[in-house]
Amino acid sequence: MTTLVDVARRAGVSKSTVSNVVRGAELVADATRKRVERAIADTGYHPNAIARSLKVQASTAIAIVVPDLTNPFYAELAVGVERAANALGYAVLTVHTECSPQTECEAGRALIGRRVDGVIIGGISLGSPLPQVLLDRDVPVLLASLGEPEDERLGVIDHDDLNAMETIVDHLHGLGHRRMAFVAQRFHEQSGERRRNGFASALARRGLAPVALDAGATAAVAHNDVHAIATIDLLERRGRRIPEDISVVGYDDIPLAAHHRLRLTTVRSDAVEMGRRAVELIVAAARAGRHVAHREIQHNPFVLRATTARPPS
Amino acid sequence: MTTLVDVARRAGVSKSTVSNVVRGAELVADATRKRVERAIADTGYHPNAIARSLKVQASTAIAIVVPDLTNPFYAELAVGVERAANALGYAVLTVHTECSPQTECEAGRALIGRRVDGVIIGGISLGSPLPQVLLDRDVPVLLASLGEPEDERLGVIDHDDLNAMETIVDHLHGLGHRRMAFVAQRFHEQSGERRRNGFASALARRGLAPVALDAGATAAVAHNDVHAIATIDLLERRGRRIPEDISVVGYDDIPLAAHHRLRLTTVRSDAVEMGRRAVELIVAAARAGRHVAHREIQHNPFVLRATTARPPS
DNA sequence: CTGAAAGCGCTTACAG
DNA sequence: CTGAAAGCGCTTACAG
Repeated sequence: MTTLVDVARRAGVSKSTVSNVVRGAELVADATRKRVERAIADTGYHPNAIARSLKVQASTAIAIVVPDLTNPFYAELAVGVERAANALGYAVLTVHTECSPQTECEAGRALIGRRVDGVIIGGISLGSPLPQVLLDRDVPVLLASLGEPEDERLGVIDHDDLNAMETIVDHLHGLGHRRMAFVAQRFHEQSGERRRNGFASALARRGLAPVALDAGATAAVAHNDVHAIATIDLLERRGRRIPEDISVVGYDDIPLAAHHRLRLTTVRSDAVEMGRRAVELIVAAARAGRHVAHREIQHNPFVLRATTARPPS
Repeated sequence: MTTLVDVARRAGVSKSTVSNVVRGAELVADATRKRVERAIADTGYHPNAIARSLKVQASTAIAIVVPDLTNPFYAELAVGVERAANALGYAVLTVHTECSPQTECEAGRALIGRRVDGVIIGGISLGSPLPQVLLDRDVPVLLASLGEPEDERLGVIDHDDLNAMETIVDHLHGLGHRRMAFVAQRFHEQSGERRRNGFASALARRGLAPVALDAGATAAVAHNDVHAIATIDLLERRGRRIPEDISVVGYDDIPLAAHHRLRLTTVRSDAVEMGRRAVELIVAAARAGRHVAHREIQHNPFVLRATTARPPS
């Protein structure tokens, strides 16, 4: 692989000069620049970003850690991150954790070792030390869609889970539901717990308490759309009709939720925008050599479709 | 950030020795090792992988490039890659191209600059120069699920598109269909064209030719499940019944295809396994300093569900 | 405008 | 068993 000295030799200049033209510094004579450019073209020189990173103490890479790449919400978050990072010249390391504390921990070590300039966390296990570990190493971290940050250094772009749950419960309660269940997937995700709590509070305000899905619930509100869709599948295979026998509501409004065969009542998350904004914030922090230390909330509009109806009388 | 010399100083040894214990070399006296380990713990030392990469001329990172992270097939491919790479200590750079030749080209430069040890391509635009560009720079590349490689240096783990299309057409033809359409998404993906051709050939063998979806087709075979599901949505919104009025078949058997509300007839791809195997092959090549230069085919079993039936009489 | 020099944080023969 | 030295490929003051 050809290096700076190869092209310097070929162009009859010093490495400093080659470096100057490669980086587009202005202080190079035109004739020299031409010679160097020809030498670069002739040799097919491609600067080694690793060497550059070592010297400038910045990797120009960020990481995104998500529990499940196959969940469209996280996939779209990753898409937003990809696009924005690409536009800024940052590479993105993706880490799919399946909410395994061990994988999270290994990822922490790997990301610190590779000196990523920042990490965007889309979801982690309950009580994960990952954010702290990173923060303490001075790597900026931003929580996207995740719950209550205890640490001031954290960046947060959050859902408004509490309002969303209030809206959902209000809708269901207005329809006449009194026995409602919260359903979540196997993972113990931070955001899952917060939604569950928001759901319980909204019920409590109406003098109700959550019931289990199998304990005669007439409505199920799911942690997210993927789980809502799985719940519909489960219920219908058992012969329950939706929404006639039981109402189901999701969270995220993934593209599929609008499908003619599903028509899922849900709440919208703009995952792509969340990813874009996350990159914006984390890169700004990284470049300034500080933490993000900023939080903002995304509103989650209610999307009424066809999986909710009055409870059976 | 503490470095090797910091811990060496603290432990009263040379950097060589610290390096030896960090890398787990055997030739270190127990007492020395203890001192060094304490110094590492005290200082919170984390080796700088960038410096290591520069020295050993290997990044221990691979890339996966996919057209669309929100397509469950690619998401699962990425999951397979993530798991296997993680187990081997490799980081994975994800590139989401949307089949844009420009994005592909930029990605090529970025990946070369970052000296990734190999790249797994899950899908690219028709006629993309990306594989060649990488190969010519001596970075091993493996095509996962992609069409006919012209270059011997390439690794390939492929679908058996031709057989799959033959099976699908056989099924539809047996049901009585004679007017069948192939439907694909906007992207000009390599694999899309191959499936289209396989479909046309299978029809030709029966003396038939493809018709357009809107030209009275009684069956639509889609490039993939995502598109099949979108086609069902489109058709049903127009008031067509599936499968009574028109049959639809997909490709991939994404998890959703089995959903009670969809029950999509399709062909199975094991994307997770494909990703795992891709990493296995590319890492072996990278470590041996050679190209993958190996191809293998995955069989795609037919999955009969409920979106196909006899054509309306 | 150009080049010599130091240094980023490691690894790796090689002496001792 | 341990350490001095060279070097991976860049960038960046600093002289000239």
